[in-house]
Amino acid sequence: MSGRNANGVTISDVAAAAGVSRQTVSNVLNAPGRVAPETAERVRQAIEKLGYRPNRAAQNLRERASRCIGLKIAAPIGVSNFLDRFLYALTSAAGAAGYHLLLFAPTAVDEELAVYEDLIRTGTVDGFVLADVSAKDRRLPWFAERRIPFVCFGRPWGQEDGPYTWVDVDGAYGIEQGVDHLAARGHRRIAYLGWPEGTGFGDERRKGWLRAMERHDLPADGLIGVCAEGVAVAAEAAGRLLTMPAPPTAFVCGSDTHAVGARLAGGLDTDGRPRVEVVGFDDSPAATLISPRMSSIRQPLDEVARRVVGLLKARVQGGDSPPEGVMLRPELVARE
Amino acid sequence: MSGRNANGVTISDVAAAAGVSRQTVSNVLNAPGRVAPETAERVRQAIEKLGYRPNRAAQNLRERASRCIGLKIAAPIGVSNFLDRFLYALTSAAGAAGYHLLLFAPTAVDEELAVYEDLIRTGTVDGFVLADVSAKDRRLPWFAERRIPFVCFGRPWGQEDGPYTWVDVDGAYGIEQGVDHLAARGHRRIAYLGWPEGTGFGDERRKGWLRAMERHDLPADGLIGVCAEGVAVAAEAAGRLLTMPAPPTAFVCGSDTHAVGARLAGGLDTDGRPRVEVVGFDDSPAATLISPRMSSIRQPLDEVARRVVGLLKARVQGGDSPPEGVMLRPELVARE
DNA sequence: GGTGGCAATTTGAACGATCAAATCGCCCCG
DNA sequence: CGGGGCGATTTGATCGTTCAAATTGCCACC
Repeated sequence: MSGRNANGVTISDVAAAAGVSRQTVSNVLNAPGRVAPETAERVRQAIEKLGYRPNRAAQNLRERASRCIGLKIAAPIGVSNFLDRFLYALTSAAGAAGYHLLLFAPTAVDEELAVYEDLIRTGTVDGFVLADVSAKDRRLPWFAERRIPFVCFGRPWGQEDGPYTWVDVDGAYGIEQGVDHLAARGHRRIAYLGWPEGTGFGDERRKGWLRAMERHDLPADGLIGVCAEGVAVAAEAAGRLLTMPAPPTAFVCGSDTHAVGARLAGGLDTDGRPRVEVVGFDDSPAATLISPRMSSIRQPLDEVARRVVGLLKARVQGGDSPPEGVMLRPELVARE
Repeated sequence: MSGRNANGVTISDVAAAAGVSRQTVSNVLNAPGRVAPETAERVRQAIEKLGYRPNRAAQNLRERASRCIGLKIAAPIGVSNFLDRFLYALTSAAGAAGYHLLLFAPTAVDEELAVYEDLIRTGTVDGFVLADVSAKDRRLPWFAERRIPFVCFGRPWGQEDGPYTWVDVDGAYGIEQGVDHLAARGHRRIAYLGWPEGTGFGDERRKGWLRAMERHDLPADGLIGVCAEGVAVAAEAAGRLLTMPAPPTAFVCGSDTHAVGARLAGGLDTDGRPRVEVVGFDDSPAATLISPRMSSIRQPLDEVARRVVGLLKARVQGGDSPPEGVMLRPELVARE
């Protein structure tokens, strides 16, 4: 009666082949301690011979879990392939933890919450990773209210010690590392080029610069440039700083895009070497390709992904683990 | 007895609330024609009131389908966020067709096929999209042998009319459009800068250039530059062409990376305008950011994704639709 | 020799949905 | 007035797995 379906072999087929009951086969796979060694061996051979693989839908139904993590992806707007790299790290980390990543793209903005709810209610996913948390993100309280498991990559700014679980990278620390590096190489006029005020991560990185400059007893006045993310505008902003009376000799930047702009604005000296030294942020392949010897601050994406998945798994399985914020340190990749 | 679970409401709860049987509720959702209007209305109200959503695992089990499409993602190496954009298009198209995209990352190279097989055998996915088909891809015959549904984005080079189903973009046509555009703007010495021989898509694009040059009766000798993908090497290769006796006045390029390199090598004239005109390939945001007024050839990613999903759906559901190759036309985005 | 205990294994039920077949109620027609 | 036909609805079985409880077999102990 069994084994008649397309994909094939069921647990009962294996049981019949090994001369045991379904449950014993299940035990061999899920609770090996309960089965006598020689029985287990016989079952394993039957499994091997028939090529049995447990049906996921049946497991999901029985266990009330999909072992899938939901991730919303939005229309790509940025320049870097940051999402690519995070996605890969997350997929790998999820796989190592026995999960899969399930992507979805909400069609209309209003639908967004409905789509999240649907995925949970239908049991399509067990929880979510939010990689695009904004300052007053309405999803966070909404999820918490419904006890929907989720973990943020990126701090919920203003509520770092609040009821949410997140993993993030200490941007201020990274920028300080950049300043230290440039100072060690003899620079005294180190400018900061990044986003205008208002983004959590941007403000933090700028503060890191200021802190490091004070620590090194270096002048900071007039050494701030801000602009939106974009090579052209960044080059323009950097150019303005460079034509001042006492121009900077080096830049630390909020993003690699800003950094490439600064690099272009600085131009080359008579030996064909870049005139200003620059430290970027993200160590993106695109920037490296354009400006191979530029230093940059690298986020530990693999570690981020592992922690995110670990925390989410705990919240999915455990029920109510307490909220937790994990801060990781980026690393300066010095190339000059 | 029912409705005791965490997520909640089952079809039986709805049935009880509406005073009908399970099956009638199921019919309201899946075969509305079979249900009397007033009954259907009553059931719909119960669904609404209880917030019922059918359990996906139960559906999957019964219907022997997961409504998930598997996609392998590899460690990102390239510079462009092409994958980002394709991923988004694919996720949207899948969603519109009632599917979800499920990502996975094989750990070891040897494991790759095993991972594919596992996902199918466990019923985790219904089929695959292959976005990285190489010339003698061993996965294709392997999948075909096992009747595993899949569709390629990118031609299986050398077997375009073979037993495989694919969707691709006509790169040669795109490059020809680029040459036409440059010729119409008065250029006569139009160089090609792209990958060295050996990649299917690269060779095709170069052939497109040659064909167009012949069509326009323009000289092609000595106007080919090849190099790996990378801004620096591309700039170098373009520079070599530009220092020849009769240098090109314009470039069509195999990729945006090559194009940015050519643009840099060309430099600016005394008015601050680019000295050579360049047409890139992919219309990537990164390139636009670096070189805002550069033209490029845009692949119709949304259309590609829709077709891929449509073909895969047919092959998953229909069983044995005949193999089919779909060729789409890219479009020149002229900016200069 | 009966019994308690324990390890190994089996049986029955459940997860939540859908398909196929059976049933119900109703009207029409001979 | 009985039966055929038909639309609407219900019942029973099933998908493949795992949990909980029941059963079996075996040994030791009193």
